[in-house]
Amino acid sequence: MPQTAVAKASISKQIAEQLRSAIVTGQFKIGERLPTEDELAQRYGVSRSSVREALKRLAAQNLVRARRGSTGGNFVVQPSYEELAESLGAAATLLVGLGALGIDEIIGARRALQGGCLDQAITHATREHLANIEAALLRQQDPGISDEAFCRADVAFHRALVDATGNGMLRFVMYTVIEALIPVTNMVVSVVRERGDIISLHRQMLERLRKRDRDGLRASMDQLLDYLLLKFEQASAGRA
Amino acid sequence: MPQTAVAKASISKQIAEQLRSAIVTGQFKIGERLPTEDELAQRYGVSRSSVREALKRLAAQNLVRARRGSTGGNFVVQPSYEELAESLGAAATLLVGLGALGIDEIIGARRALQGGCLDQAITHATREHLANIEAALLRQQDPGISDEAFCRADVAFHRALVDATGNGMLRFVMYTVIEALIPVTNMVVSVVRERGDIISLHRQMLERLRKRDRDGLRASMDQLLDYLLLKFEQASAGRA
DNA sequence: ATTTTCTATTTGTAAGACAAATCATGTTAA
DNA sequence: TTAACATGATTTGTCTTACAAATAGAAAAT
Repeated sequence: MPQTAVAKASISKQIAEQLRSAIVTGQFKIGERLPTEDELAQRYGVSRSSVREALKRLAAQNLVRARRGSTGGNFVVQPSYEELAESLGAAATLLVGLGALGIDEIIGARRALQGGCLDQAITHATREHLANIEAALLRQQDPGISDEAFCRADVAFHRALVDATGNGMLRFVMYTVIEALIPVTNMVVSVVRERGDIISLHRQMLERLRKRDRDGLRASMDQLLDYLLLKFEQASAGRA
Repeated sequence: MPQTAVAKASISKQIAEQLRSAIVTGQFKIGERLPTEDELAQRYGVSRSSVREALKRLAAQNLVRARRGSTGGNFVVQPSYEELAESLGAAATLLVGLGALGIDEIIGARRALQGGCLDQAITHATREHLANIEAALLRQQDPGISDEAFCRADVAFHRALVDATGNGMLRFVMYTVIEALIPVTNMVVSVVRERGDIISLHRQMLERLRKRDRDGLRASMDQLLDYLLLKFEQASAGRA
């Protein structure tokens, strides 16, 4: 019983894997154009359709982007933290939607992870980092902005806070958690019509970060999370 | 100048987006079969090729999986932490390969995040969790296994440790960091021929987790990370 | 010199055909 | 009766060909 080669991945998957590894190993550099689809098809000895399906797989992972026209083609793109975190956050949101992940778990994760993160921020925050955080805070303080804009500024604030750690991996990971928390913030902001609590806590956090007040900063963040969880539960209860 | 609808996303992207939202909103439940490709093509008024490219996008995100045959089709799959973390870890590895992320940043992130994580584990670890951790440790202790198997067991150990927090989001996030650390462990294990250090630290961690020794557990993990970073730098230096 | 037009190139979309896998069903043989 | 086998229907996988749409650069016209 020859067991006929168990795993038979589809061609498009194989091609995608080969291209991916070619990109990762630097055979194709960032911004560079891949060979045309016809050429790839010829080179791998498959049809253009298969190459295209492979490229779509890579495009879905933000690894390549296509442009039409005579100077067009499929280009290797620099994956950004934002985009990556966005797709991760989408995945987390999906898990929530499917009931595989609870809001309390997301907040719990944020709570568990923030401590070390804030410590790093206190150690590494530069003047520029602080300015970015303040900018987000100022945008948030504008009473004229919409709920959506307020939430966007909220995300920007927390991202800037993580940026202050100066650690790319930390940014990558925490952006995901922040992204996953967006629905919570959205709900709280739209139901509780009081923005002042959030703003004042944010201001407090910025001040304490400036003063390098480690324990104070942690306490403020904890307070913020308590507030969010409480209001969210109230909102959920009120809806049911 | 009517500005003709700025953003013209490709059809396959639009279809992918529509299907995605249909899945997220629960129109298609998990495990369910989507309409056949022909039917989707007809329903959206596009060609089957376009539908297929859209499905490949979703497949790349582990949202659907295709099976051939008369009972086959494209099925909505339950995204697992493992798969998600794997693709995230791949993204992180990519960032490392492109020089956008340093090994020290990954280890730094691990160091910053583990504290709160271990606290959670100490609070929530059940007997079953501890058994899983021990199982991974036992596999790792077997002197007969290959380097690859050793590293797999290492990953299993750290995953089990995070599982003990009982928090899905934490698992999701930390799996990513663990995944991103695999290349480091690989290199250290293959260059430093001594597995005993890692094993004894792991054993120590399990013991301290059992004793609910918070500070001790943190210290062990810090020690392990110090060890990894040191050996990794030695190995890198030796290679250069 | 500037604007317009043309042209070549490349991805995007469509349509049709066949291969390969897979299951349900019926048929035959023991 | 039961088990093995053959057949057909269904669905995804792949290939082929053709044309549409976008785009940049060259050529032509003003």
